[in-house]
Amino acid sequence: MIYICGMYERKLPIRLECGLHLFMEVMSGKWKISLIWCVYEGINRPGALHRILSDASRRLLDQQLAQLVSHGILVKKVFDVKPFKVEYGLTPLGQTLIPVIENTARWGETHRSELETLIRNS
Amino acid sequence: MIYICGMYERKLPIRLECGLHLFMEVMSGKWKISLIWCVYEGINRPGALHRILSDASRRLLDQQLAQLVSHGILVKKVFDVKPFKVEYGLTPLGQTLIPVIENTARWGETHRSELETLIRNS
DNA sequence: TCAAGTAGGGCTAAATTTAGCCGTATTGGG
DNA sequence: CCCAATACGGCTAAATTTAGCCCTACTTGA
Repeated sequence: MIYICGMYERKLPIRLECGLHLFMEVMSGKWKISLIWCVYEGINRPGALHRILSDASRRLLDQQLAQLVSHGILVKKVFDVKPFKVEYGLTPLGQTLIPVIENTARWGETHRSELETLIRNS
Repeated sequence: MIYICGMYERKLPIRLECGLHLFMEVMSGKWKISLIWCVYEGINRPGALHRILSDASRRLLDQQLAQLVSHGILVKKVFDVKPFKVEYGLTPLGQTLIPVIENTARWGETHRSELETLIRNS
């Protein structure tokens, strides 16, 4: 692994031909779905997110929050109070994602029993 | 890497709490979006898929086709003719995926210019 | 002064996915 | 007989993502 300023230097190209690839690029990452949904519901401080998503390592949660920020889905607001605090929020672009997520999640819920069985034995 | 009968033995648990996770589980894989779309449009024989998605290695394409089959999205039809031939098709479950893909892809296309810029410099 | 809570990065290794090679078997055509 | 096309699996290594450790710096409260 080669890091440059903490960032991984990618070797294989990213494919973004169709719009779904763009969606997948933004959403893929173990905790990103949960992070976006938590922020949408108002759980928007790093500490609170760490507590709720307690199965995730802090490290990875922080990394994925940073990716969501750099992808324009979340904004990070740093308040200059003592002790300083941080809040995340959805950007306008991030808000347009919500109905898409709802629609897509509905598909999954509709077919959950079928899908769960298939995925477990794959 | 440990293989059992050619399959990878997973060590970390899969998370499927919300319907979107189910969708992501089915769709994630470098060529799966393209494969589903090709089959939907009638390019449904392994050789033809290999020729069209020529950047992909045959090996990976075959693996991802097999995963889509085991996830219940595609069916593999083996015709008992000489020389024998194979065709893939969407299952009923796979067909329900099409409008969801269209809707999600539309989101990506709508925001393509913005997203492309953000993703490139992430 | 010490512990705890705030927020966060550096680093290494494990887990997972992808790339790419080589080998199998059948059939049809030159 | 040999080559090409059909379709597919074994295997190894590279690339990428995730896990999990330790460290910094600040502030509040005991």
